Amino acid sequence: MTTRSSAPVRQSSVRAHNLALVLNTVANSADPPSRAAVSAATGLTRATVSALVDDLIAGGLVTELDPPPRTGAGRPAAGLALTAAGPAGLGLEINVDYLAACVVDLTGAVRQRFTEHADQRPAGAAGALAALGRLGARARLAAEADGLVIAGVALAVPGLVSGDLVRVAPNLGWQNTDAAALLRGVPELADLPVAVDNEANLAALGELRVAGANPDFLYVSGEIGIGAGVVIDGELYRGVRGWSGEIGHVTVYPDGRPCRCGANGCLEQYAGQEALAADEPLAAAALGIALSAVVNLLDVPVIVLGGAFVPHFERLRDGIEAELRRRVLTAGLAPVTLRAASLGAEAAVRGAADAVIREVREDPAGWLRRTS
Amino acid sequence: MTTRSSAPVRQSSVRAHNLALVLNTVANSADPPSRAAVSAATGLTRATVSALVDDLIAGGLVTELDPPPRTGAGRPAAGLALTAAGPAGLGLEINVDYLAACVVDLTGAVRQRFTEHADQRPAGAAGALAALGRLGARARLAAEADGLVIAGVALAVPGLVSGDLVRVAPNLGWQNTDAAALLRGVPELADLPVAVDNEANLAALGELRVAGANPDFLYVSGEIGIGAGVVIDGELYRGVRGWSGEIGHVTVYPDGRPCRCGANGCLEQYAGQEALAADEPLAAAALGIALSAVVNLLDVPVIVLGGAFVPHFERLRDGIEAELRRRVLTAGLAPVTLRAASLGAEAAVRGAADAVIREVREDPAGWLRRTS
DNA sequence: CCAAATAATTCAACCACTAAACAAATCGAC
DNA sequence: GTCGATTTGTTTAGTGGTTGAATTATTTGG
Repeated sequence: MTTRSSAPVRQSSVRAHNLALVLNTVANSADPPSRAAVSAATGLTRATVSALVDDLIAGGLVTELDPPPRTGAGRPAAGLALTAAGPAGLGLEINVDYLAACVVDLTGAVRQRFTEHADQRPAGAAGALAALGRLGARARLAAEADGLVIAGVALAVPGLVSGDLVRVAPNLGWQNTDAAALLRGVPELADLPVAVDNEANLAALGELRVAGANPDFLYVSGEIGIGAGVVIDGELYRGVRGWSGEIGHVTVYPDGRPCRCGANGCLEQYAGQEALAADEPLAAAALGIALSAVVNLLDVPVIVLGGAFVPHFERLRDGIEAELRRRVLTAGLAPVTLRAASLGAEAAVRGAADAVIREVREDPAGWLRRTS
Repeated sequence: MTTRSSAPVRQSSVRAHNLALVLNTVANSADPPSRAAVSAATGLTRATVSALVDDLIAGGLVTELDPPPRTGAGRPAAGLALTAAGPAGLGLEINVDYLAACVVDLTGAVRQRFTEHADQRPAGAAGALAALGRLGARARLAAEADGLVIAGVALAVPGLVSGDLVRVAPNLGWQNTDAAALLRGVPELADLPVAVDNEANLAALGELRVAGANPDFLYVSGEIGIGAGVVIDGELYRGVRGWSGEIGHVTVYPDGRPCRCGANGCLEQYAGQEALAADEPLAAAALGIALSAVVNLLDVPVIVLGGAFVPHFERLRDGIEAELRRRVLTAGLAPVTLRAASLGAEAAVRGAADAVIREVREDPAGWLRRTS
């Protein structure tokens, strides 16, 4: 949790921070930890941890495990774990040829998943989002039957997003669409807070969740277009206006093929879905050149290729790595790791659902206020 | 101030944060504010502000102005301002053909400046840093005669830095040099904490200080090599290992001129100091292509050209802007602002000195602990 | 069955902030 | 000039949250 530097801090902020600290310690422990273990891990006293855990249990975020995990001598510890039947996130995704909905609980487990394959362009923004909202409503109903409480909705869109507004989604043909408002038009979702974000950003979060270990990487999403999400220290870097990661339009060959964006030689023309399908020989080199730029500029140690790149990964790998070795200034000091994503097409929906519960996990105090 | 999410927060952290909040409010006010004004600006009560200000005054960071600023009815307010005779930062810079030292006080004013022009390569790292240390010692002595207390040293180096270690400084011919240790070898500086950072990063901070208003920009430094510093929300983005901003080695023409880094077509070959001096016609286009990549990836709204680019700015401007319009995907939604730096060659030293006092301003509690 | 060990809770003390009352210092009106 | 209005700054009691030490709870092993 980060505290805005321009805001005053009171004791309640201390509690809010420490609640998050305890919750995340419970979440990230390999085995269900005791209060004493949480105390040792966080540096808070056992007294404080007990008080905080009481709040978290009362708020339904943490549960005491029933069969206390076996230990040595002494009073047996009560194992703590995130509640599976607590708040959950509803992730929604719209793309050119499908709709998807997904519910993830506090523990990160996928509890519901729905998909509908169909071309979304004819329906227009209003029609497509209404259909997606209905799909989301089904997912919500099924999740609530399982005892979950949907905390919010996050929507993944293949386009440039400012707040709730989709400024441009070229492949869908959308412009200045208030996606959150259209989604809330579906009565079953009207009561939920809605966040809209770029598909690649959310897919990067999805990958972060499952790949876990490495909190610094660039996720490259190959859909119809190519986008990227930058994850630094476990946080998404969104850019000043939320338009970061447009790697698809990084120039690779200055006088190369014309792109539909109006420029020449964009990466998308050499490594987009069509180029990949056509077994384009330049794809690996083009990716390598663009990715080298990213590493030179951002110093990210790991690159994850996702979406449509996954099935082509082995074919592309050597070519990309050769360019990285040649063009990344620091390649000699520390090699760049390249790997295929663990999640396939479902990365963005999962990441969206995950983004919702991330907020609960980062600010449990806010959730407790909401529910009390 | 940012609170690490993995650390517990206690009441003392609250005080530390609020001390910084008050100090920065005083620093950023146009006119010397009263305690009441600080209270209104921060949201803290007047009682709390009074207590915090007492600490800051006792620690020599803030002073009550003598002639109380005229107001209307009511008890006259005591104006608060940063102490000019308090902690100060010592900035040092080494580059291929000069050494520089600079002292900046809490208010941001330059209090001392020393420069020595000479080729630094023959002396080697130890010799050059000893000379720089002596220059710094002179600056320190002069500053202390003015009543300043040097809080620390920051060293700007044209190369890749990890912690105190200069991994590679190609133009100086350095490799794996413990610059901080060598600098502390000068007895007059041995008691000071030393930070080492990349020259472009620190120059970006220098520019941030003087240009003030815009907290999001990319600073491009044209020295012998080309580097860049990314400032987002007033903070330097250093990358995972501190190697961000190597824009000089972004590929512009994949099969272009060979670069001394081993790759082909690096920006540095088309817009480096020699290319600029030779009135290279490709410089603007090359810069435009590389900068477009930065904006597409990072979504920075402002680009500042510094160092050797400043005298050539008007000649380059149109060419760069044309490429930005063409190649930045979001150029239609929000234009990219391009401007010349306000500081010239002294940006890095000033930024270095500034980086030291930035730390004091961001963590006044730490400074108070040190001095008490 | 008791000692040792470990887990969790209780309670007094402390620290930092808030809110409200109070003291200080000026202006303007009569 | 003196007095009320006004604004600044301080004082004081109260509250929320953490600490540390003492206490209670529950097990294992001799």
